Amino acid sequence: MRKDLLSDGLTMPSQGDNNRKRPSIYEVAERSGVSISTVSRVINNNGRISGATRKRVKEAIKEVGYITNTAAKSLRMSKSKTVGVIVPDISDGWLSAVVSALEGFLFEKGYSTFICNSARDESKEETYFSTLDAKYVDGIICVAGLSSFPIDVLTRDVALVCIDRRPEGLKTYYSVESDHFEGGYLAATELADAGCRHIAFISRSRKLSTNLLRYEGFRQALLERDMNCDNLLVEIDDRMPSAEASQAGMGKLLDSGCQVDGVFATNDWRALGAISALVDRGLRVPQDVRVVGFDDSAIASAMRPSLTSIRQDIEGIAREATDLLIALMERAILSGSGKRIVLPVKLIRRESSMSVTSAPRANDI
Amino acid sequence: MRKDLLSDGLTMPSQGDNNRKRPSIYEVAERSGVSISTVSRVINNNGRISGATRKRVKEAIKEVGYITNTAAKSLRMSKSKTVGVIVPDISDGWLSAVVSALEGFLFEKGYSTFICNSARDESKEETYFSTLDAKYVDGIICVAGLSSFPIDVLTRDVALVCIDRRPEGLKTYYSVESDHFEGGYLAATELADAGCRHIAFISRSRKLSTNLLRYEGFRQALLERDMNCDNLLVEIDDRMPSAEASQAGMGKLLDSGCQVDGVFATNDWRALGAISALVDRGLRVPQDVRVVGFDDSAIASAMRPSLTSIRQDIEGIAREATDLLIALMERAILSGSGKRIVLPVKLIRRESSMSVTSAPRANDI
DNA sequence: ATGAAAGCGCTAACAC
DNA sequence: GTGTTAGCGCTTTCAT
Repeated sequence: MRKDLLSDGLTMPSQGDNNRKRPSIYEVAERSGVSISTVSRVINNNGRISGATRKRVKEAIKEVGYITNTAAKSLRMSKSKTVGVIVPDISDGWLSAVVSALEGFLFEKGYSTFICNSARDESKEETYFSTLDAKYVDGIICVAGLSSFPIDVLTRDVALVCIDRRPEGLKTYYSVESDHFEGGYLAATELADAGCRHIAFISRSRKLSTNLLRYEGFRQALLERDMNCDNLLVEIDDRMPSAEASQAGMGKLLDSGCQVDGVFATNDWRALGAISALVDRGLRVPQDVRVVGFDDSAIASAMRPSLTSIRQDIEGIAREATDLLIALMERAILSGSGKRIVLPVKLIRRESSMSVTSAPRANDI
Repeated sequence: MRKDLLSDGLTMPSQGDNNRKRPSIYEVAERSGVSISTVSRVINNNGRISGATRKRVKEAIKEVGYITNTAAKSLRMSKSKTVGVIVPDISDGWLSAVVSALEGFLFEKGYSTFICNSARDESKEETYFSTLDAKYVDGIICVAGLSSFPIDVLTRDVALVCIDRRPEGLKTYYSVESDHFEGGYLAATELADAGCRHIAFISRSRKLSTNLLRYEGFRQALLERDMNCDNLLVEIDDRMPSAEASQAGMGKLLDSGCQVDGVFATNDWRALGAISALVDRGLRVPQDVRVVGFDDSAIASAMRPSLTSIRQDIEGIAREATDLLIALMERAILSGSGKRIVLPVKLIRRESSMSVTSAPRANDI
């Protein structure tokens, strides 16, 4: 039995300082003259309760300002209505858009989202996995990141869904990703069809599954046209901001004397950086060099020349991932089978890849 | 007494399915032959414990794969080593940079961060305040957002720090912000000194304290030069992406026949949008119109022409805010006094505001 | 339809 | 230096 029930049944706003204890179901129970189990039933809407008591309890809840203590609830239930999202860089435009969409959908479903920024640091990622585990999250979504996977730190079997990541070492897993191969293929086709013959490929590490797939699609399209541009691969420094690193990498390639008339960059920022390098050397886009980016982020339509880009269906990805995760968490599907969902991509054509004649406002020459 | 202690002292990896219960301090205690309080003491490093037991307990922890249950700990301690960060739009470049920095600093200090995306929705923000409260977070950082403040939903007095937000209705509060007035002043000065006489001001709602302050600084600089540009204020639609909305707003202003030779936009994306509108109408930057943005985000240096911008000290802001919050949470300072920290800003000069003669690569005319 | 009581995993006061 | 025990707020049998 609790010894600390308030004698007068009031919350007693403790004049002076305001470290009043928050009201629990005990206060609600006392105030409405029922037992705590009844209060619990009212709150969670289960069991049969007479309309009268339900009403009284609800009033009492309002009056004392009751709010459920999720720590106690999680402890009792071994679950928390919370999911963790692990992401390598929360300040990256594309990633934060995905995270934002995920959070929105999960919120709709009544889940809170723990967003964890691994800062591309494996040990930090591992710490976060462990923290999420300790916090009893019901599920985890991993967005992008390395293929190595610290699955062994998990002590329970939590629901797990990956986006743009293929965890190695797991026999089965659930994942959602865009059709990166097709994206690379579309980009190369666009450039080749516009007449480009010397197409540079700019990416961060091709060890990431997404970049590798884009590269393979790109290469496939070129092979079909008997082209080979393997001497124009630029792998940029990942410790610099995308645009800056890309500008440096592209600059180096150009200064080394390579002939380039097309560029496919694996994101829009890298495309922008490449364009800066081109412009700084007196080359014009799209007249001298055509460029295609990836993601169709806000910058693609905002910049001048506007940027042709491969659009990924962010909303779709987030929707599929949350649906999958929720099904997993609610045991609607078995967690052993594994599944990979691949979403289509789409080329959005803009100025940067247009043929000269159709480019508007071209008042040069 | 617990009845469910494992009889053999092993975690028994339950062949077949893996819904083994996670080990608690009871399992650790049994395995190392001590009591649970000793285990607790070892874990939390308090009380005097012999080296031998400490060692044995630590081994047992490893062996059974113990991980502390934070729900139980929070319940017991009424705190969670967790803070909430509420932000209007996690996919906004500047905001996500701030959030990223906050998260990094808090992680260093051993705090987990709950990132809450209010999506500029007041009721969602309120829900999040309540959720954070229920989750026993030790502190909350609010980044940007409206001046109205749902403080009444909080049932405990949690530590609270605002960034770029001035909550009305609170007698005292702690806040950190850039010197927005100075930022506006610097921008206007830069443009006016370069010879601009008709300077447009582009912002989202001037109801936000940050925008209002920037505007006032801007206006002050103009007044000192006997200039008045109140006919060139553009307040853009906040339901569209920044760049797009700004492009539309700027386009409308230009098409209405107003003469414009300078633009101050309250962020870099809006500056970019404005430039697009200018370029699309055959105006050149900086030759015909000079432009200054705000934030010095990645895009400012990456775009062409590169963008002059007012740099805010993101790291500094995040550092001050976390220091303040931690002091508040650990009662190192009283939560009644209130404090506002203002950090300096800095103008970063680039091509978009340079005088024509000094602009490189100007091969027009 | 409602109440009593056990127990989730943990910390801390109190014993020895 | 270590063990015993109460209780944080909640859900959930098991009674009635």
